[in-house]
Amino acid sequence: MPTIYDVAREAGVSAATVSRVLNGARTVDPAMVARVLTAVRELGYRPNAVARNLRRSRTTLWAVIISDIGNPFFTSMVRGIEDVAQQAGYSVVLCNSDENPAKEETYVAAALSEQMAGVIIASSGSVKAAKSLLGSPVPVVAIDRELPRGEVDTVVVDNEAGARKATLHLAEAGFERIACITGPEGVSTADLRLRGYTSAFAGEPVVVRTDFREQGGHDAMSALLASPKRPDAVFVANNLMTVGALRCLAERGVAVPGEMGLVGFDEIPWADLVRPSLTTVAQPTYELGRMAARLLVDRISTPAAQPATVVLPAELRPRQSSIR
Amino acid sequence: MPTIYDVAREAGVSAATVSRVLNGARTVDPAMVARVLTAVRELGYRPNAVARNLRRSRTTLWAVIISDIGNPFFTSMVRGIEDVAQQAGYSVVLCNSDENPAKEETYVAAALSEQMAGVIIASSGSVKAAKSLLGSPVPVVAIDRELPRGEVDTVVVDNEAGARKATLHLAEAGFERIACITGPEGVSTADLRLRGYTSAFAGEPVVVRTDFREQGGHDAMSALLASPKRPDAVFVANNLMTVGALRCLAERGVAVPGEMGLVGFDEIPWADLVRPSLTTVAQPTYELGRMAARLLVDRISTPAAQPATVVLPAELRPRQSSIR
DNA sequence: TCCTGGCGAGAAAGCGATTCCTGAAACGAG
DNA sequence: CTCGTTTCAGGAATCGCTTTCTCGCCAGGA
Repeated sequence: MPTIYDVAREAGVSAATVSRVLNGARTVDPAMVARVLTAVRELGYRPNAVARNLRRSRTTLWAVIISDIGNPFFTSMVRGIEDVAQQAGYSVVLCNSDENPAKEETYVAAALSEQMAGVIIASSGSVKAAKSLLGSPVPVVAIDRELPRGEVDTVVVDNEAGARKATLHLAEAGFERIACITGPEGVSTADLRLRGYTSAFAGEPVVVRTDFREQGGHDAMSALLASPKRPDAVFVANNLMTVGALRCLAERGVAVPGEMGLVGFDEIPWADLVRPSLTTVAQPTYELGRMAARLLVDRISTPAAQPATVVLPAELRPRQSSIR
Repeated sequence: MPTIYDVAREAGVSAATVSRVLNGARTVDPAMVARVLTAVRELGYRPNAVARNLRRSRTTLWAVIISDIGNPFFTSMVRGIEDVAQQAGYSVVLCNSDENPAKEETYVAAALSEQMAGVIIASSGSVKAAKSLLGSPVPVVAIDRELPRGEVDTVVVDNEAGARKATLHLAEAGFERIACITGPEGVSTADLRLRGYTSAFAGEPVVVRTDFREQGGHDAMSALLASPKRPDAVFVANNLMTVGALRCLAERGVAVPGEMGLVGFDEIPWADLVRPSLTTVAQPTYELGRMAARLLVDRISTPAAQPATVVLPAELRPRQSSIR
């Protein structure tokens, strides 16, 4: 690979001048600019970003650490982030922690070592990862899930209110024994959605905790069906678990909503295509991403500002699965 | 941020020794190792990967450039890649080109500038991006889609055979006017699946080209419904377009498969949950990713080897949408 | 004619790590 | 006791770039 010195030699100028040309300094003779640019083209020169980053001690890469790349919720969010980042001159690299705290820690370490310009993270709950981030000078924004013990910019939806709406909706539809399937303790979305459910449900709460994945939802529903407190409706705290629950019901031939009402948190791209169509609590995912990216841009330019928390509304989308 | 020299001073040794300790050289006095490690801990020292990469002129990051992060097909693939990468000591950063050649070029440029250890790419068809990659010394593996004019390691499924199976399946089910909705020209999967369809279909081919996205599938189906050559079945060349087509049919109240048979390429996570359930051509996505990652590992260790092409089988999963 | 100021280009100093080379100390053999 | 060899730590060069500093040159004013 040619270096800046090769270009300089080829163009008959100094490396400093090449650098100035490539970085758009306006104090360079147009004739020289032309010579440098031809040399660059002829040699196929490509600046070494690693060297540049070292010298400048900053980069133009953001790390976005999400907890499940297979979840459409996150992917839509990422689009929002990308669009803002691109406009602000940053590139986004995605890291998939797969709901695995150890993986999350690895990626956080990599992001810090690589001197990333900023990090946007949907925490899978690792306290260690959170500590590393907070103890570093790298700007951080928490998205979707609060960072454990983190005083950082945060963008979330109103999980508790959303869960309450879902639960009340089921109750109003006439369901009486409403259960809740939620995610791991320590993950803020799981805890807050559970709280929304318990605060809204007048009866005796029935709660199953599992991971936020499809298999978890399947197993949880299976347990509920076998339970002596078998519910007649379930509020499920995320989309993948809802799919799992739905699949379980389909396998057992349990009629939805006849024998079992269902409301899921998080929109599902095809919620309206399944029969019965799925009632969900939809979040403004793209907007979530945009907002997080904007907060990060601000944080980078003014690192000392007071951390902000933005709460976006979640909206109930009633469909067939919750109508008695 | 403390540097290696701060650690050296704190521990009363030289920077060289600190480096040796941190890189596991065994020619260091255990007492010094201990001193260094305490100093590292006390200062909260974290090696600067940018400096290390510059000095070593290599990194431990792979760039995986996929063309649509919202497509479950790709996300499952990425998992396969990640699992192999992690074992081989690499971290994966994901870049989403969003089927946009310009974005793809940006990411390729970034990957090359950042001296990434390797690139796995599902090309969105940008010839320029392909050229950049091929003209660089960075190891490349093409996944899912062939790289335009690229002599590189490639992992694909047998698109043509898969498309042929799908088309024959529709014909055998008794459909007579079978159309095909496929993706952009120049994207190998679109072209090969189309070829499979035309080679298998005995009647007069009806083809609509669009992008590989949901809206595209919706519009294409809409056009087919209005066409004088309105088909009685459609083979759709990817999953998102299939969803779009399905949604279009649902909106218009066209019965599937009664008035319109449907087979989609690529599995869809909930293909069995919709009514009617969707017949698809399933690909071993996770295995695709694993294989690509293995090829990349090999390529990195032996850059001069002859490029290999691995073709994995695609399998028809007959469900309700194609049964007359 | 001399001095000052402005402009533009080059020389050189780093950024923070790794790693080659050198040399001191320790050890063993003759 | 001397000399050669091995072991291990430090000095310093280096990766490729940016950016400060310096300097030569020319124009303009005294």
